[in-house]
Amino acid sequence: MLRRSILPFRPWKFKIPAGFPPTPPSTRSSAAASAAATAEEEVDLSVPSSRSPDREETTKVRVRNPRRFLRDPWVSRLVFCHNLAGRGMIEDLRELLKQMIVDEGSNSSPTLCGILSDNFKGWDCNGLIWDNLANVYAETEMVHDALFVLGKMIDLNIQASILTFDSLMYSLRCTGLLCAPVEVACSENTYNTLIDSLCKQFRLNEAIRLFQEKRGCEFRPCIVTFNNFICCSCNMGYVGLANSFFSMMIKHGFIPNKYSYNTILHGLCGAGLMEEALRYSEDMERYGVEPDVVTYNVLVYGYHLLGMKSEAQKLIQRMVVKGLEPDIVTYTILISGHCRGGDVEEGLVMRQELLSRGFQLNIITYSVLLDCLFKMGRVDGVDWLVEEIRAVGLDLDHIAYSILINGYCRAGDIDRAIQLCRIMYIKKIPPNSYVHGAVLSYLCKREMLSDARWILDKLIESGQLLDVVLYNIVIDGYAKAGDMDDAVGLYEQIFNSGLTPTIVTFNSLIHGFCKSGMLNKARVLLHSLSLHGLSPNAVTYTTLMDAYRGEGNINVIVELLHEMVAKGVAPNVVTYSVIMKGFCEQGQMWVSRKILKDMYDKCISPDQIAYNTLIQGFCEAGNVEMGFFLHDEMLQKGLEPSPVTYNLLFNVLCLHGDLKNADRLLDMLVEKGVKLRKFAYSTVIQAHCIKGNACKAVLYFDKMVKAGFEISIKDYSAVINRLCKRNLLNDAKVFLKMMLRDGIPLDLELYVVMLNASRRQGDHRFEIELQAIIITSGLLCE
DNA sequence: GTAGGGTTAG
Repeated sequence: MLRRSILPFRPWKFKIPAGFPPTPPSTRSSAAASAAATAEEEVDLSVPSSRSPDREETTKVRVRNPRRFLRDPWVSRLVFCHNLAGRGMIEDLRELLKQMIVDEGSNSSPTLCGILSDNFKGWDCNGLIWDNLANVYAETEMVHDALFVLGKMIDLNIQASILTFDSLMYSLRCTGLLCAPVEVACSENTYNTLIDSLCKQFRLNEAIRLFQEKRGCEFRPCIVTFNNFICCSCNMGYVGLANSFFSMMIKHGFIPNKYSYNTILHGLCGAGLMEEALRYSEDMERYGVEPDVVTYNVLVYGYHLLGMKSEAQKLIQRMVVKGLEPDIVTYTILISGHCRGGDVEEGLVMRQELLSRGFQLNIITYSVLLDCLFKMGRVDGVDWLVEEIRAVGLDLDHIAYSILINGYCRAGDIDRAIQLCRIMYIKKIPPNSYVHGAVLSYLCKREMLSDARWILDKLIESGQLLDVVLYNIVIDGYAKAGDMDDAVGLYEQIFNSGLTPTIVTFNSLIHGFCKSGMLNKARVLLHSLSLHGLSPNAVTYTTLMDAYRGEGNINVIVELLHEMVAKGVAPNVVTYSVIMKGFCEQGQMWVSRKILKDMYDKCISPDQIAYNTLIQGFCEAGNVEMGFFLHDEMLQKGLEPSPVTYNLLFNVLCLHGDLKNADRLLDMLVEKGVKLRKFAYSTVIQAHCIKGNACKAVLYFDKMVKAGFEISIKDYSAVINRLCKRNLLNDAKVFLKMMLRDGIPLDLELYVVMLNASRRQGDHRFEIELQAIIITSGLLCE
C-alpha cells in the first residue's frame, strides 16, 4: 500500500515545460469531451467503498451523461481502477494504469486528467488514483505527463505521496526540469535522489553544496550517493575529485562495491590513466570485490582508447580464464578498435564471425560499423548493412539515424539525408541537434550561408534551447567565407540565446580574422579568451601560427610556440607541420627536418601531411635525394605515402628531367596497385611530350585511361599543345584521333593551336581536315 | 557501473 503524505502538497519546484500539454488529439473522444453540456444524473455502480473494501456494495454515484459514461472505455477502466483501489489491490491498480498510459502513449495526461476531474470527483479512492497516475507516468519516464498530473493535483488540492515525489524526481534527474528544493519533509531517499539528479545534469557544485548542507542532520549518505559523486566527477573530467570521493566513501565507513570500482575505473580509463586503473582493479580483487564483465570491458575500453590492441586481447584472455564470457559490449569495443584504426574490413569480419556463432549484434555495434563505413568513404557498404539491421529485426535509433544523416551529408547526398529526416519524424524520433548540425555543415561547406542561417533562425524562433555547436557551425561558415560582420553578429546572438561560446567558436572567429588579414584582431581575441573563462587550445595557436606563416613571420610563430608551451598547451602534429612549413618557406629545411625528428622523441607521430610538408620543402629546393629519403622513411615507419607524396616526387623528377626514374616509379606503383592521382600521370605524360617522346606519352596516357580517370579536353589539350610546340604534328594527330574517338569534341582553342602547327609545317591536307571537323561541330559558322 | 553520432587549425 502506498504511504500517503500527511503534508500539504508543497514539495519541490517543477518547471512544467512550455507547450505542455499539447492539444489532445480529436480521436480521443471521451465522456469528458462532451460531458460539460450535459446535466449530472445518479446511477448505480458496483464500486467498493474504501471504508469496507471487503464488501462489494452498490454505490450510487453522480455522473454526467450516464449512458455515454458507461460506454466510454477510458471511464470504465477508471471505474475498475477505483474498484481495485477500494479493495487495496494497489499493484493491480498500478498495472492497469500503466497499461492505459502505455496504450495511449505520451501526452495522454490531459485527457485522463479531464475524465478523472469531470467524472470521479468525490469518489472515495480518487486521490489514490491521481497519486498513482502521477507515479506511474513518472516511472514510465513520461515526465511531462507526470508533471501535468501533479499540476492538476495542486489545482484540485489533492495530496501526493512522497513515493510519487521520489519517483518523479528520479525520472526528472536527467532532464533539468527539477529545481532547488523548498521547505519539505523528505523520505530517506529524497536527498539521494536529488543529488543523483544534480549529478546527472552535471550540476556537481550544487550537488556537493546540498551534500555538505544536509549531511548528518537531514539525511545520511549511502553508497549510491558516493557512487553518483564519483560518476559525475569522472564524467566532468575531474578524475582527481573522483579519487577524493572514493576515499571519502571509505572514511564514511562504506566498503566500495563493484559499481564504485567500475565507475572510477571507467573515469581513469577514459582519461588514459591505465596504470592507475589497473592499480584500482588489483585493489578491487584484494578487497574481495570480484571483477565482473563490466570491469573487464572498462579496462579493454581503456586499452582501446590508447590503441593498445594486444593488451586488450590479453585482458580478454584473462577474463575468459576467470570464467567470464565476453559480451556484446566487449565485442563492440573490439570492433570499434578496428574501425578507429581505419580497418573497417576487420570490423566487418568480426561481425560475420559473431553472426556465424549465433551472436546477436545490437544497434550500437551496427552504428559503430555504419559510422566507420562512412568515414572510410565506403558509402556503398552502408546500404546492405542497413538492410541487414532491418533483416535481423532491429530498429534504427536516434544515434543510428544521425550517423546515417551525417554520413550522407558529408558524402554530398542531401536528398537521402532529408529523406531520413522525414522518416525520423514519421517514427516519432524527431531530429536532434546532431542532425541539424549535419545539414548546417552541408550548407556551410557549399557556401549556402543564407540557407544555413535561415534554418538556424527557424530553430531559434522555435524557442528550443539550441546547442552552441549549431552556432559554431554557421559562425565557421561565415568566417571561412570572410564575412566577419555576420560571424561576429551571430557570435553575439549566442549570449542572447542564454548560451556561452566555446573555444571552437573563438577558433573559428580567429581563423576568420586571420583569413581576412586582421591578424592583430585575431591575436587580441586570443588574449580575451580568459575573460570568457576559456583557455586557448592547440587549434587556437596553430591557426594563428599558420596566419603568421602566410606573412613569412617566423619570429611570431616561434613566439607563439613558446607562449603555448608556457601555458601548458601541447603542440600537436598539425602545429608542428605548420612550423615546419614556416621554416621550409624560409629556406631552412634542415631546421624542419630536426623538428620532424623531435616529434618522434615527443611521441607525436608525424602523419602523411607532416612528411609531405618536409618533402615539398626539400623538393622545391631541388633536393630530390632528400625527398626520396623521406619517402623511404615514411615506409620504414609504417606510414603509407599519400597520393600527394607521389605528386611531389613525380613533379620533382620531371622538373629535373629525370624521366627514367619517373617512368620506373610510375610503373612500379601501378604494378603494386598504389592509388595515385591523375596529376601523377599527367605530370609524367607532359614531361614526355616536352622531351618529344610521344610514344611514352601515348603509353602513359593509355595507362591513365585504364586507371579509370575521367579524361577531359584539358588532358588532351595539355598533351597536344606541347607536341605542337615541338612541331610533332603527327603525334598530336594521334591524340586528336583518340580524343574524337572518346567523343570529346574539338574546341576552338585547340583548333587554333593545331591549325597553326599544320600551317607551320605546310600540312594543308590536315588544315582542311581540321576545318571540316570544326565546321561539323558547329563552332565555326561564318 | 561498460560500447555508437555533430562544430575549429596544416
